[in-house]
Amino acid sequence: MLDRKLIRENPDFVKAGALRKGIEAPVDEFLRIDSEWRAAIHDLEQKKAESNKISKSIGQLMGQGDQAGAEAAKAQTGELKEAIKALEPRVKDLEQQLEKLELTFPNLPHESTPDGLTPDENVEVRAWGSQPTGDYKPHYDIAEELQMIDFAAGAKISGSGFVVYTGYGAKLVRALTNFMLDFQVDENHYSEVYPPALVSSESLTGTGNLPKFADDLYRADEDLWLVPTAEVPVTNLLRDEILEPWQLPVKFAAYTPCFRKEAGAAGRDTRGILRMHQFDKVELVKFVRPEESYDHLEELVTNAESILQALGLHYRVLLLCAGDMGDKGCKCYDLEVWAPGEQRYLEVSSCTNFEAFQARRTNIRFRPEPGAPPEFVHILNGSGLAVPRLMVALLETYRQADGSIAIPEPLQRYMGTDVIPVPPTA
RNA sequence: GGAGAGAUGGCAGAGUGGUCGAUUGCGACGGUCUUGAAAACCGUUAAGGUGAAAGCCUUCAGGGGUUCGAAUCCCCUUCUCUCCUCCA
Repeated sequence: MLDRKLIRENPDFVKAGALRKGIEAPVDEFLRIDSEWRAAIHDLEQKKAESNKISKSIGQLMGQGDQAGAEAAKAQTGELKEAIKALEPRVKDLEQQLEKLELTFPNLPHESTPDGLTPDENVEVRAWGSQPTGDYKPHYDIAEELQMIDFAAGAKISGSGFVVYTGYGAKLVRALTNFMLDFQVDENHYSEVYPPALVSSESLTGTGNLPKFADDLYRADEDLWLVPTAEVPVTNLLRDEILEPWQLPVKFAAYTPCFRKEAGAAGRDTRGILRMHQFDKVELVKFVRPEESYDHLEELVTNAESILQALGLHYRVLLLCAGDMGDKGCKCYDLEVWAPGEQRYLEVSSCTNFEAFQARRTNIRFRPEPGAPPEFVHILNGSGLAVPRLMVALLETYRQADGSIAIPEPLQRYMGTDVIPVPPTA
């Protein structure tokens, strides 16, 4: 959601910003309804003020024992009441139209976000490590060979897009999750939370997933949906709160399973575990002062990167162009880890500054100074990181000549071993 | 799932039809005092909308109703707590 005043005062700026994302924002329609609404509510409020005044005087007259005067005043209110009753539905209707329209506006890209509409126009800002060379196996072959993933079982139980992790595979999921959570909590000072995996429509509207992107979500019940990311429950954790200045920045790290229909991606990345309907992820969410939010974005990216560095995996950082970053963001970095078996980079994290877009929808504010009127915080989030693709890179990178997997040092205590051995063939 | 109780400002907690947007306490902020701090005392302190401003409007969980007038009365919904039932 954008600031209404911004749309009123700088309609062309808003149009231009949306256009950078390839979206035509309904600015003119908004302005038309908005001015109608303002006229209507002004009218209504004047009538209410008058009516309130008379009601108050009735109370006073009765207090003075002037029954006749009170009755006379009562008679006066009839007409006003009718007028108010007639105006109210119109105001309400306009208000609802306005709110509905408002939710469809995309967030505007930051000035440092590069132009462009396609992934080709994203900008690589840095890379870490180097691409390993040699012969590499794709992860699905490795996982099968080491009996870490049962693809057929996933399909049998739930259909395509689901797998069963087995043995060291299951343990690796758990190890990566725990490692990442501990790391972000201990090294980067995030507070750990474990939120619900089912959320209400209101929560999803707050983060911007609804109403626009309902097709990506699994719906469990009339008003209960499976989370596509921990971002949704964690952002809503502070809904309707006013934070005191010393509380900022608030930093949360959370693990949840994530559920996505991937409706628009049918047929893509079907092999292996690159794109699944259920996967695990650790998410980082920050609530910060507006003037600091872009520094916090850089820090967030660094926090996410630190996991890949600790695991010794080659990756690159992309700054997404306006058209590729989606509706909600102002500026977004993607982390892409190198998967030697795939011979390509895989997105394992998306770190985004939403500025006040989500804060407006969720009504999360702070006081700049004690006693000062509240302002919206800026909200940022980033994966830290997505488990399956990280596992892909790990397996493909650390497969040794004998087929076993060398476990990077920081992960060893979580795995209870420094190597995943090749099981004896039956 | 059944029975009962409740939902009020950052928090605690009064208020059961007429200057109640709301007594009071805590917290926070400002001041007096103090070398400084604490204590004590005095004062300030909800949010949103609209308007150039003065002001006006809305909000006591949410929605509807009664009334000239609702935090207060009635109906519905949601949530919380207690007891019962059930369950990992």
